[in-house]
Amino acid sequence: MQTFTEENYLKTIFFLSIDIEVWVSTNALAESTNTRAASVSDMLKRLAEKGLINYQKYRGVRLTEEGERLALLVIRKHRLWEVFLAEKLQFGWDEVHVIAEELEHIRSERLVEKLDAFLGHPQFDPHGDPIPDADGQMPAFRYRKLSEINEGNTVIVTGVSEHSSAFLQHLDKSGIMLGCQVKVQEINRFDKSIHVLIDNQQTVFISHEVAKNLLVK
Amino acid sequence: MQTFTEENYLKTIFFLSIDIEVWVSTNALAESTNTRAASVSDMLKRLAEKGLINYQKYRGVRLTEEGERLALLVIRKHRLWEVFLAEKLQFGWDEVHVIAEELEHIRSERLVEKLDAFLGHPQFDPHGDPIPDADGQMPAFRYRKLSEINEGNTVIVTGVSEHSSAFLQHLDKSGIMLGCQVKVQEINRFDKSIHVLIDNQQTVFISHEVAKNLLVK
DNA sequence: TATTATTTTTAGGTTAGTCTAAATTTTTTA
DNA sequence: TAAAAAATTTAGACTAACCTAAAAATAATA
Ligand SMILES: [Mn+2]
Ligand SMILES: [Mn+2]
Ligand SMILES: [Mn+2]
Ligand SMILES: [Mn+2]
Repeated sequence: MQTFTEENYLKTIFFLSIDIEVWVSTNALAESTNTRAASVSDMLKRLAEKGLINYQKYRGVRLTEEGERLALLVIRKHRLWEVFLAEKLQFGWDEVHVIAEELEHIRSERLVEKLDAFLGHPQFDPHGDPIPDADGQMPAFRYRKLSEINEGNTVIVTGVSEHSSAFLQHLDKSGIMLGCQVKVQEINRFDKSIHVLIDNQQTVFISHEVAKNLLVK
Repeated sequence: MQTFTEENYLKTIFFLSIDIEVWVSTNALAESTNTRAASVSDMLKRLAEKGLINYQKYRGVRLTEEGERLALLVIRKHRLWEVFLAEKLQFGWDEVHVIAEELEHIRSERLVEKLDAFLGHPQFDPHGDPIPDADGQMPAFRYRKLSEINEGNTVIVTGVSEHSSAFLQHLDKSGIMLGCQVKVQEINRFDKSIHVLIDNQQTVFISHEVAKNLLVK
């Protein structure tokens, strides 16, 4: 049985080891969990003790099978609750993450499965992220970033890699949402900002910074 | 901002001061929260410090206005989540309490209000308990216990004063649920057990212990 | 009312999770 | 490859929430 804090560490380690394929460093964890490196070292000892991570001093850390299973379960709960909040309670996609950060720790296997069924076994959360199944299986999609698309090409927005409400609200204002069609009309050679045509309707200006966080197919 | 534990203490004090109109004792709290009296003394100092209770050493404790407001908000959340679990996710009324004990601590005003709207502003939870409104107002119903009903009378089951799954499953087996009609056919003079006719269909035997925990009108 | 019993509080200790400051190890660079 | 820089761990402290054992206050009883 893990504490909320332990679950959050596992989740953070999981996401960090996707980005950087190697061992996760103490400093990276400190950064992501908003704590100090000393506190992380402390916690890593505890998680290793429980068999949830492989921890080598001064080297870094990786999840064990059990640790990864638990991380994926928390991610499953997080994303299912986000779907519930967005679809059933009409929350905006910019609001759901903060609340799901709390709901993801509710402990009840039956609750997760019943929630999943109630929502119609959704495959993706409101940000386009895939929802792991009850066994922790999750499709490893290869997304491309909008910033990698060449002039003249048309793609579909399938997700975002940044979940802050500031970013999502900015997308709302620009009229960009999941599933919309985006045609790259012109790329500025100087700052890599782009003009895109959305759903064949309005043309919008998008900075490189934003384009990097838009996932498309 | 209160911790989960503090919220649980407030809720417990609230319920104990309904039962016994006077000051709530340290021992009563220790009993209800499954802790030792020494730990309760500790916590009471902290809650008093925060202005959530009036605490007089060796006397006992009462909620302040703010403390009562917070207690009622937690109770509101608890009961709304119980309705969600029972009505939307098809949990049995014997299963919802344990899960709601966790969900009641999720902090988001907007979530409570949206959940309330999604459920259609329910007035009662699956056990027949009234749900406080957003301002903490809650109808103070006077229920009678089935054990106080005289032979020959017919009443409607409106609630239960015991929420253990053992008790609720026992009621399920006896075919007793909220809203059903119960006629007291015969009261045993020796052990006060009774024979009741349910919805004019089957006759069931009910012990005094069970009858005391059935609320009727 | 004096003594005993009960209730409650205080004293001192533990664990999880955090912190700062100092020590140690690893990495980088000259 | 030796010195400097960066990353990491250890040492020592703090808070919330609990514990046991002992002391103090209140209540009950002879
Ligand atoms: Mn999220
Ligand atoms: Mn998401
Ligand atoms: Mn309940
Ligand atoms: Mn209830």
